[in-house]
Amino acid sequence: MTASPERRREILATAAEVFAAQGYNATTVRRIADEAGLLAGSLYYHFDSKESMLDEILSAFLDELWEGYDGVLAAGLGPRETIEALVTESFREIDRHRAAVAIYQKESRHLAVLPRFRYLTESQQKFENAWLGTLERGVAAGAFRTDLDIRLTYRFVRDTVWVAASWYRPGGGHSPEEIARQYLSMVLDGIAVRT
Amino acid sequence: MTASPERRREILATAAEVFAAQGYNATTVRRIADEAGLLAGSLYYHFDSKESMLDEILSAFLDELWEGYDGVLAAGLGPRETIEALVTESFREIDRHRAAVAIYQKESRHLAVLPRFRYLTESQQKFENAWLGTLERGVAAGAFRTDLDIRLTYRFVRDTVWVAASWYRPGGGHSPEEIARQYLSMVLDGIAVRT
Amino acid sequence: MTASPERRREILATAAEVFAAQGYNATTVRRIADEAGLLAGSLYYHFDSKESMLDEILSAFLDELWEGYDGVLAAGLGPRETIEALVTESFREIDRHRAAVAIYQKESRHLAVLPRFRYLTESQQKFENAWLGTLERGVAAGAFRTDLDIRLTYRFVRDTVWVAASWYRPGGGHSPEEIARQYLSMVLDGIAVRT
Amino acid sequence: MTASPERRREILATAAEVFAAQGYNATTVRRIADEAGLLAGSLYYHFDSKESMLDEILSAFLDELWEGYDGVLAAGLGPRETIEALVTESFREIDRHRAAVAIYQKESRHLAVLPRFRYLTESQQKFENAWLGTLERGVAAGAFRTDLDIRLTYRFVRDTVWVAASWYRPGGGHSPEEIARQYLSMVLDGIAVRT
DNA sequence: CATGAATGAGGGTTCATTCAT
DNA sequence: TATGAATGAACCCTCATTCAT
Repeated sequence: MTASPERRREILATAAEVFAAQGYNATTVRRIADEAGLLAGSLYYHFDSKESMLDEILSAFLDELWEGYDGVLAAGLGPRETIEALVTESFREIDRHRAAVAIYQKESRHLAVLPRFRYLTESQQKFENAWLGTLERGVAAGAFRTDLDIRLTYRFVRDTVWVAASWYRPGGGHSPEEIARQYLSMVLDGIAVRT
Repeated sequence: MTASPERRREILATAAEVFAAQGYNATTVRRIADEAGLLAGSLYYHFDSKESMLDEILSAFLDELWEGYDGVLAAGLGPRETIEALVTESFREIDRHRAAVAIYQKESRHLAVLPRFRYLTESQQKFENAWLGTLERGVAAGAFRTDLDIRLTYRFVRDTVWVAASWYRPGGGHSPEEIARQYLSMVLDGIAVRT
Repeated sequence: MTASPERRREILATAAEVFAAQGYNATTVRRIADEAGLLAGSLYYHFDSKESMLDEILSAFLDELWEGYDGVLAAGLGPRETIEALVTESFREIDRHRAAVAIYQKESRHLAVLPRFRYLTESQQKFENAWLGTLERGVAAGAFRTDLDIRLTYRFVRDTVWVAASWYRPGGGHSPEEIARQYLSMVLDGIAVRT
Repeated sequence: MTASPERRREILATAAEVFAAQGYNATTVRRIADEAGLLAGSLYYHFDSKESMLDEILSAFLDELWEGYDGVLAAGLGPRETIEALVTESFREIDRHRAAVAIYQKESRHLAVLPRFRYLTESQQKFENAWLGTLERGVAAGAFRTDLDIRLTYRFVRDTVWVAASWYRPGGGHSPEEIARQYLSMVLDGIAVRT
């Protein structure tokens, strides 16, 4: 007796979980249906295609991500505080959209060539602008080290944060904020003892 | 059967490249054949199956990786120097086996359940022992910070290094050793300016 | 069951139009429903099946056709006048049941094998008897040419009339009677100028 | 041991036969395969898709048709002789491409909207120009009657000829030329005895 | 060594139909 | 009367694999 949008969301969550676990291509629509408790054909009452499920999963995630990011970027914080806020926000998104993030990590590269998924490329560009810009501001402001290749630093921070989706399990030992705190501590100050 | 090991290697390299670019499942055996300049059916003169190509690619990579790692671990270095050597060695492997590393990143999780690929799990276990053990030694020896969750640190370092395979292009601006140096600098000392 | 014969007729007319335009097989029950302003499932309150809609459309048309034909054949006209009356009646039916006629043209052949549609074969037999008989009477009576293969003549007249359903649009430039007149003129006297 | 283009032609001929008998949409690719003596999947070694089989069938037919028509139209005949030659050529094409003609009759209307089959519309336009133009020339030259609606005449002649494909069986009682002769006689001079 | 043709399992999708509400 | 959701069979097509040549 689940109202329609409810059922949609259920199915979509199931699909996201399976996509994340097995990869999009390796996931059969029958598997999703099994897991969601209906027959494969019935999925098409709710969705146009397997691809459109993927689309909905990814764009819902990105929409929410940018809502968070835009808030941070609009807050007028200093570079270090901005980085801290972005990392924290990222871990919150990982917490809420773990499956979507994992899918994004694995599939975005080859999806980006499809017209339908062009927004992935756009999002990635915005993403790079935001992070790289903040790092550059930080270097100029004397907050971040000047002796590092800035693009390398960008990739380092970016990957470091997002790969966490591959092992993160919500409800595990650490809250997203706690993980963010530790990650930030490592990224900013290193793991070595200062001498 | 293997009349010409040269041709085999060529085909395998091609396959690795395509697997890395498109994902294993999304890669058709015909695509590999096209790229290698023969017909799909002809691949089966050289290899038993698509899976066995993958197998060969991954195990060749892991064999070489462990040759390098075992050398480092047997050298009796201190914890910090061990970490430095492992990271450097890792980037060298990324340089030499970029495609294999990318495949490993993307596919190892779901492959691990197949009997044929059990060695992936074993390798991963050895890997964890080596890195986690070194980190723990380092904490005990006062080389690494004591205020961090050690497993989190482990994942941080591990991911940080290997994801690089997703963007690294051999012959680009930086040598593996140079990248390793900068990564180590970030991981050990952080990206923030010390105050 | 048939609470509202009005709605039935509406839906049936819609179905006929769509069948005629797209072909029976290519027409989805959803398309009919869309066009009729209800949901696909709701059609089944009014009709047993897609096939039964088709059945009703075709048999309604044939019933009316035979009502007209039987009147003509019972009138005791001479062969030429009978042909003229049959052709005129045929164009009137095309005018009234354009969609049904078009469907009949396209689908009757493969439908005829189904038990449910055996009446199509029977009707076609009666049809042939009526036309061929009249032509033969006409040849014997000296009204029609004796140098033509009579079956060829039959097919010629038959097809010539009924294919018109494929381009005829009610409310166009010509009334059915006017078209019948011109067709008869061509069929009976030819399009060449007499020398 | 049939050479490749041979096998293609075989399969294509089979497909044409089945399409003509059952309609394109109602024909399953498995049926074609059965009839051709291979498995459904194997068809795709030879053809891209069911649609591309249809395409090849229709365009091969139209190519040959226009070869014949263009020869006739280039011959500089008078209007009556042109019509005679076109009709004769048409029956020859029906004889050689009976299945293709039947398919064309049944399917061209809804295919024409697909970009891939735009050539159907173009061909139909050329066709109309050729026939209608010749009829108009004939009317002007006093060869054809002036009291008939010229478009009606065009449709009459056109349909009259091509519908024959629906009942024509090669190797039957009449050669294409003989059928053409009788049809022309009826079309030009009518079936009534001259009084 | 390689080709060309085929196999057969399975994948995404469509669609007539059912039925509780 | 109509809806919304689901069913299940069938469809077109893909692809790893085989094998005679």
